[in-house]
Amino acid sequence: MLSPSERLARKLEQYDVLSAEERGVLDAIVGPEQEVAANVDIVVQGSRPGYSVLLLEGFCGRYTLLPDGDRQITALHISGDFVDLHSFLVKRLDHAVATMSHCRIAEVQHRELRAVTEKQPHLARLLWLTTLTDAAIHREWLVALGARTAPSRLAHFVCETYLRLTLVDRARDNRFDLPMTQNDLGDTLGLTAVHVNRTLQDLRGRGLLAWHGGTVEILDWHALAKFGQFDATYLSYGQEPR
Amino acid sequence: MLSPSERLARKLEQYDVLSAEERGVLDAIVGPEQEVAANVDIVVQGSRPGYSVLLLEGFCGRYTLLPDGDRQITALHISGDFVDLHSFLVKRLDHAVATMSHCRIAEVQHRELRAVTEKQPHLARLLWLTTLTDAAIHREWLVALGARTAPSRLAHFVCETYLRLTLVDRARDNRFDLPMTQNDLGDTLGLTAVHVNRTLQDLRGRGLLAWHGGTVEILDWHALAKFGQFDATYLSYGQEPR
DNA sequence: CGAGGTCTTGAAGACGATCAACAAACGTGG
DNA sequence: CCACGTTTGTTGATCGTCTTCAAGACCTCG
Repeated sequence: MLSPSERLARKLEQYDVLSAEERGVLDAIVGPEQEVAANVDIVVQGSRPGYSVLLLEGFCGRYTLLPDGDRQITALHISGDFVDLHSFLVKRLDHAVATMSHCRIAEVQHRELRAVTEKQPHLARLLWLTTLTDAAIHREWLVALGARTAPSRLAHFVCETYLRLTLVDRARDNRFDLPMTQNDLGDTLGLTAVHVNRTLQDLRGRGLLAWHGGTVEILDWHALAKFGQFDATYLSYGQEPR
Repeated sequence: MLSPSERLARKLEQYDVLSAEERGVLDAIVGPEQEVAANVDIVVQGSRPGYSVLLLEGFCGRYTLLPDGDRQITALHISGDFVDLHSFLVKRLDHAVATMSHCRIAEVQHRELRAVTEKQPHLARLLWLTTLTDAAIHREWLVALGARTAPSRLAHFVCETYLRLTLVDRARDNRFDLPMTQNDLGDTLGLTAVHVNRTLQDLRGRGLLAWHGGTVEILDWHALAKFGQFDATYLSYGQEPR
């Protein structure tokens, strides 16, 4: 099993090669592993934390709570993701992050991140890039919410999630576990739970996927990707000098 | 009138104080001013530019074009914004940026941005923060598209745009110019132009705003902000050490 | 075994889309 | 400066997607 800092190193190596020194720096700044139960807020809306949270294992959702009680999930985080790296510079958080499954996390103090920007510009650029990739995913979700139908939106979400999970060895052979209820999915896709249910039936009826007991199975990747207009360019994967 | 680098300095000073040296660096890296007509693509989808574009004056929209011809605008850019700072690290762009009015722009070479991350960590952090603010706006739009009705969504958009414009002296006294057609607004808010028209009438009928000939007038800021559930926290304005 | 969450189904209703037509505003050239 | 064509704005009627409300089945876990 990977150590906390190795998990982060693997994530950054999706984008560029790391030196031994850089790996050492990561090892020095990532805090000890912690266990967190499912459905716990690990980042609180409106707070000013002194550290950022690295997700080592499990699933988390960033969400905004509206005055009328509605919840919009704006990001899904998986193993290796910094769930609130932006709190380092943004200071006051406009949203919360909750675990959606049992999770393992580690903290990185903001003063350490600051030191990285002072002494490890290449690492800093890679960390910056992870936040840019988050933003690219946001844009893709905006396109989905603004311009795609419910079935296409769901198909796109499944493709994106599968691909992200494969890169951290949490999905393969067109299958992956996803601990989200249909209600969670609705809050993500801007639909009601009832309509998510019917949309799933639609995709099942088209022979595109199966989904039972927290396990998603993609029956026809090519068709699903086409149906969801999925193009992975926006995820920026691939090592190159950054 | 501000010089190109001064315009950028003003933008960054929304977040923290700049030193004279930092201003000098900005002055050295920002290219000469260029004029661009309205409705011109200044960033091309799928390209790998060697520089990022700083918008000095005018309005631009980031947009994604779908296979079926639909267009989703994912960001509105105004004076002082870097419209594609992320291309510095993302390399291949998943979207395009077009002018929506006559604009003045300046280029900054990626090698200069890289040098900033090597030698000017504080400046680099502020540039990073501008991309984080972009992401925060994306999240807010996600909330709007996923969880708000058309009138509330439009109200929120007007509040956000007004506030951003005031900070660069392009709006005041509850009025501002916005060169967007109802079709553009529809592509931004995930609505048809027809429905944008009716939604505008709804807001006018509520006495919240007036909108004629490219000029928006907010008749009741407090009521509009409440109606659109607008809370400016996510824009991160305010100088503090970053 | 019971309780609460989750999934599923049905029926009715609302919000926004679509289609179509016309009016108003704008820019361009004569 | 007016004529004209094109873009933008406006209105009406109809349609479809998704919501809402309600109820029942299933499932998991104490």
